[in-house]
Amino acid sequence: MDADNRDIIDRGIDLLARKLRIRDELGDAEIAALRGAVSSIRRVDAGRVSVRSGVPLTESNLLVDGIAARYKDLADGQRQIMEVHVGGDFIDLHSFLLGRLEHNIGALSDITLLIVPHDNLRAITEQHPHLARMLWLSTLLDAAMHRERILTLGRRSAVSRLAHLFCELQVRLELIGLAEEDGYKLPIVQADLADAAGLTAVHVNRMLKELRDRGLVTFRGSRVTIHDRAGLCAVAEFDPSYLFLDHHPR
Amino acid sequence: MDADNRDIIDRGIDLLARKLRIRDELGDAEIAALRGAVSSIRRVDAGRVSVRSGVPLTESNLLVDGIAARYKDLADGQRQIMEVHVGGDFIDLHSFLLGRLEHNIGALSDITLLIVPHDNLRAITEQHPHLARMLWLSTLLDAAMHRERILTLGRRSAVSRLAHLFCELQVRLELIGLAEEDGYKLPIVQADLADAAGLTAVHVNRMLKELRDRGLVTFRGSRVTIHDRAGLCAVAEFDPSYLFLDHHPR
DNA sequence: CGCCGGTTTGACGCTCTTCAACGGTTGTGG
DNA sequence: CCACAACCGTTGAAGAGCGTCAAACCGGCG
Repeated sequence: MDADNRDIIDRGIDLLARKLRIRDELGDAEIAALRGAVSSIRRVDAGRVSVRSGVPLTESNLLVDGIAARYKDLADGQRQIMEVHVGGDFIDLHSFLLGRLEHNIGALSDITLLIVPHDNLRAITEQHPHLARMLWLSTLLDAAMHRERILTLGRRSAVSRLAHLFCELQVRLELIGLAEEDGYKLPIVQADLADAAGLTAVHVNRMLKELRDRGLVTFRGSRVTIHDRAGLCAVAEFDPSYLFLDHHPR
Repeated sequence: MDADNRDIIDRGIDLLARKLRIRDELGDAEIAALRGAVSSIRRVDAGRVSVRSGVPLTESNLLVDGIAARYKDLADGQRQIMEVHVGGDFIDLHSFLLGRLEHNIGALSDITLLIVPHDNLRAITEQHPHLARMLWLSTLLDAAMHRERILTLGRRSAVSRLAHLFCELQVRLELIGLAEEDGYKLPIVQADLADAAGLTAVHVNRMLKELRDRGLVTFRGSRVTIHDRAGLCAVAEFDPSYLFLDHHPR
C-alpha cells in the first residue's frame, strides 16, 4: 500500500471519526483500530453499481469521496433511493451482520471506497465494546434517516420533499466540512432527485422551478445554492433532531 | 415479582429468542442474560402513547402482547406510521444508543411491554459480544423493514401498499406463531392502515373493497383473512428476502 | 333509545403522472 | 470543423390517482 493510498485511508477514517466524535468521545486506540480494519481501496465510476442486492458479502464499504445511494428497483423499472450517502458514511456496514444487502448501492458520481472485511469488524466487537457501540450507533442513525424519509414520502408534498432533501444534505455536509454557508456541490441529476423523492423527473423539474421562483434554493450545474435557509427549512418542516447531533456517552 | 409476571417475562423473551434463533444459534447463557436484563413490566392501553419523542430514555421496551407502532406527526396533524410492531419486537432498542427517540411509540391495541434498562444492555455489549451482535442485528432488521417501506411509499400504488402490509404481517406473525394459514388477528382500525400506508382513511376503505372484490384479502372485525396468498403477494410484489430469514453465524 | 367511533359511499377537485416535443450541452467520429 | 448522437433540462396538454368534503350507515354500549 503506497503513500497515496494511505492518504485516502486517513481521509476516510478522519471523516467517519469526525461524525462519530460529534456524538461521543473516541479514543486514539479506537481510531487506530478503525484504521487497522481497512484492507483496501476501491473506486467506482458514476452510474455503476457498487454493491448488488442479494450477493453474500464478507466486507463492508466506507465512502470516502463522491455521492452514492442505496436504492431498490421495482419490476416495471421504477427506482427508489433509500438514502443518499456522502463522504465518511459507512454505507453498507449493515451487511456485516445481515450477510448480504437487500438493496443495491450505486455510485451517483465517481466514488472512492474503503474496504473493511467483516472479520475485522467482528474483532472490534470482541475487543472494543465501546467502538462497537459507536458503529452500531452509526447504523441506528441510518435507521433514523430512513424513518424521516418514510415520513417525507408518506406525508409531505413534492416541494416539501425536495426542500427537505436539500436541508438534510446541507447539515450532513457541514458536519464533514463539505458545505459552505449557502450551499454545496451535489454532482447528481434531476432524475436522481426524483428517485430519492418518490417523484417523476418531470415533476421534480417543475418543483425545482417553484423553489427557485420562491427564492429558496437553486439546483443547477451540480450545485445546490440555498438563498433562504430559514424559508427552505420552513417549507420542509425540517428539524435536524432526527440526526442526533448531541454529544454524550454511548 | 410474582409468578404471573415471571410468565409474562418468559413469554416476551421466548418470542424475541424465537425470532433471533431463526437468524443464528443462541446459547442458553445468552437467553439467560436477556431474561436477566428485564427489570419490570408495563401495560399501555390502546390509543395511548408509550414512548414520547425527544424524551431522554434510560430503558428500552420489548413488546410482548398487542400491536404497537412507531409514528411521527406533522404540524398539520398528519400522522405517518414507520413500522407496525408485534409480539417479540424489541421496539425501542434504538434508544439504547440514541439516548432518546425521534418518533413516538403508540399502542394501537392494549399492549404489554418488558422494560430493559440501558445499563443492562451495556453490560451485554461488554460481556456477551455475540448476543450484542444479535441485538444489533435486530435493529438492522428494523432498518431493512424501513427501507422496504420507503420503496412502498415512494413507488407503489395504494392497493399494492396495503397488499404489501398484509403480506409482511402474515410472515412476521407466522414467525412467532400468531398467524394461521389464511390470516391473523389485527386489532387496529382503517385509519391506522392509512397512517401506515401514507393514504387517507377514505381511500384505504376503497382499496380494501378492491382487494376484497378481487378475492385477495378481507380486513374485517380486527382480522385479516387472506383468500389468495399468491395473488396478494403478486399485487404487492412482495419478496420476503428483506426480512433476512436465513440462518447463519453472525 | 340515542350516542359514538368506525365504516361506507358519492361528488368533486387538486396533485402528480404521462406523453410528447424542443433546446442546450457535451462528446465523438467523419 | 461540422454532423450527429446522447444526455439532461424544460415546457405544454391531458388524464389518472388519490384527497377532500359531506352524508349516511352500522354496531356496540351506556
